[in-house]
Amino acid sequence: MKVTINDVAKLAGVSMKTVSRVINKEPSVRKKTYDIVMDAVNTLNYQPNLAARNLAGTSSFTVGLVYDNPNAYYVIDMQNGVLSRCKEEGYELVIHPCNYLDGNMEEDFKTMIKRSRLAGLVLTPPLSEQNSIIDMLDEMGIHYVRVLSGRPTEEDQDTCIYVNDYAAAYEITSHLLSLGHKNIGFLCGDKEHKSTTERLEGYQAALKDHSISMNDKLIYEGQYSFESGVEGAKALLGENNPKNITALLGGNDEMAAGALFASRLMGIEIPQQLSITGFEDSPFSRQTWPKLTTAHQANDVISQHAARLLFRKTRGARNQDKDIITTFTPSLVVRESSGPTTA
Amino acid sequence: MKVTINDVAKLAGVSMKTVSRVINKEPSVRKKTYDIVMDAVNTLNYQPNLAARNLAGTSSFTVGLVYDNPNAYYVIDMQNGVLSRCKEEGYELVIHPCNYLDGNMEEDFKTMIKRSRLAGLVLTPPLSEQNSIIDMLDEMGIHYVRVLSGRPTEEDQDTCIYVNDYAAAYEITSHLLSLGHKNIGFLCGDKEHKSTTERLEGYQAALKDHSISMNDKLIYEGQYSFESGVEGAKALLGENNPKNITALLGGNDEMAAGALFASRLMGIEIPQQLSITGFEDSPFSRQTWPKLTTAHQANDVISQHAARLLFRKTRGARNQDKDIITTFTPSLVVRESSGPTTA
DNA sequence: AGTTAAAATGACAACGCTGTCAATGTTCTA
DNA sequence: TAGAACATTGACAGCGTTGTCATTTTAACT
Repeated sequence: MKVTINDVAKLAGVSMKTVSRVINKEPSVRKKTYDIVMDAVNTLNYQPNLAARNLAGTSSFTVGLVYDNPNAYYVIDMQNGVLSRCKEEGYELVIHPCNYLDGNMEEDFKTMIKRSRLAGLVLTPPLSEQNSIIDMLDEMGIHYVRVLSGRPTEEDQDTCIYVNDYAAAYEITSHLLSLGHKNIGFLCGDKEHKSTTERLEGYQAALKDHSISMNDKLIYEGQYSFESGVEGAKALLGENNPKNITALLGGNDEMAAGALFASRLMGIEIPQQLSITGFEDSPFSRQTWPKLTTAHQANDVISQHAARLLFRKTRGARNQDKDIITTFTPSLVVRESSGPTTA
Repeated sequence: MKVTINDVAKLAGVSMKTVSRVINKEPSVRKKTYDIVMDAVNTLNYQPNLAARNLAGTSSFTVGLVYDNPNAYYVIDMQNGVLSRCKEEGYELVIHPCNYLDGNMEEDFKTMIKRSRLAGLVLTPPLSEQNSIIDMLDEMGIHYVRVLSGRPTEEDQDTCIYVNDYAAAYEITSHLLSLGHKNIGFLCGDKEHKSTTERLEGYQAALKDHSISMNDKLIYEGQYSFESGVEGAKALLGENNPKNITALLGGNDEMAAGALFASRLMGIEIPQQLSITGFEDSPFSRQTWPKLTTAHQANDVISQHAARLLFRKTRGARNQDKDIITTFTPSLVVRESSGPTTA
């Protein structure tokens, strides 16, 4: 019933240790031996016992995914991405939702790490942006990979995955500009999030490159929520749209959906009278009417690469995965909520 | 740095085994000994090593959560519920998203179980309704707890958690009836889901109890999606609402949101001309306008109880948790999308 | 072929805990 | 108060791997 490394060794006619070498892809195993062992592994359908591996080895086969993000779609995507890599590499995933405001995060982390000695952590925003947490992990000597909103820097290439929201916002804004829009409003999230400033800067850069003067009155700061999207649209468009806004950039899909809603309440036709765009391409953006033009962010792919990066750090020399992408730029998806100016 | 059971034993002046007994809450440890050991545990901040426990013991400290559900909100809630119990009891959670249509589910399960010998599984719908899977698990001798839509039965009291959708649908329908509605449409999900038939039956029972004759023409079968909600509303309301429908029951929030949307397109005022209700109380239902009247389903609480039930089964005599609720009835939440008939 | 360095393999002790079973304490009975 | 019955504790092996280090095999030289 239960197949152990010994059974495999016996069948293959080698020592336990050699089987161990094979399943760990250690070098210095003759090709022929490798094949014999793999045959035995397959015929017996052997699965190394994770608990034993974690107990005996110096490195662990468990990674943690840490998040403090209210967006269920995002979290699920990140989980699935990391999970798919874990499966392939024989790792186990421990998910760790947390609440940064709780305060006792340090204790929490320590407990988690003691319980199941972890190979490392994947940190997602906004936690990944928190320097106090990074410092803590450095101090504790724990491997980690951060998924961050931002543009790549020289350092941190082997510890960060960047989501270039700046470039994506630039692209969305350019899209609207090319449709003839001149007065483009921006419904941004809270400034605590790095993504907010990145997206804002991308928006501003695009305007600048098209020689359109900035106007702070066109920027509304919300909280990445549906409600704040509603409020933002109302605030910017006011009564009779005095600022003559013809397009609204949502900080994310939720805010865009809120804006869509508010517009409809105000009797504004989308996209005939107003273009609205989202960000993230969450399932949400397809359940609005009209469907949202947005920036697609491949969260599952991003998290897969985060996992690979972590594995590379963890296993050092044994794993020289070279095809890891560390910068992702969300790409424009044009749907029905944006169109040419009719003015 | 790393505290082991031996360190605790030494500090407490007892044997390793006694410490083990204490942390496992085994009986036959003198109160005084227990306290001494616990003091040592606390001063050293000892965390038992999960890998060692899983390796040495006959029972495991890892549970699996299995799901094949596209609803991210639902999945996250279930995860969090199970996770919170796991934390308290010192268990570890392995999440296992899967695709029933993939077919190789059996292999998948076996691999998971071999890798980390599991204490048991929590199964969520629709997988939990699949007899082939249940049979498979029985055959493999794996503990499990099922979360199911349905009304409690005599048997299966110690292996199932029921979500009484029947009663909830009855309540929602009664709510609409009491508002004066007579012609109530139903946008149900696909019949593959047990929840669909349960909700449908609850709806029908309420009508019957109010002596309102059934009319199959008022029932539209969709797929629990936004789009099918749109389609359903269009189909039922048609041109000029020939069936004189004044209320629409959505099979879930998404469908209700779709119906809301379709209604607006058709120029129907909600709730003045038409009441619409949802089901599940997902965040979704608060991001529509008007907000949806719906049935609140405490998924995190439900999954907590599922976890407790599983622990009870797993640990047998050691854990006699008696306060486990095995039947949950979603409760009516009245918001703005439902109102009295104005006819 | 004979030597030597390098590559491939194996023996065996850990890893930190739990299960078994034997040993000791304690309480109760007569 | 002796003895039985029961409650409490401890010694030690073993769970299935990996790390260390010794041993054997192969390849690479004179």
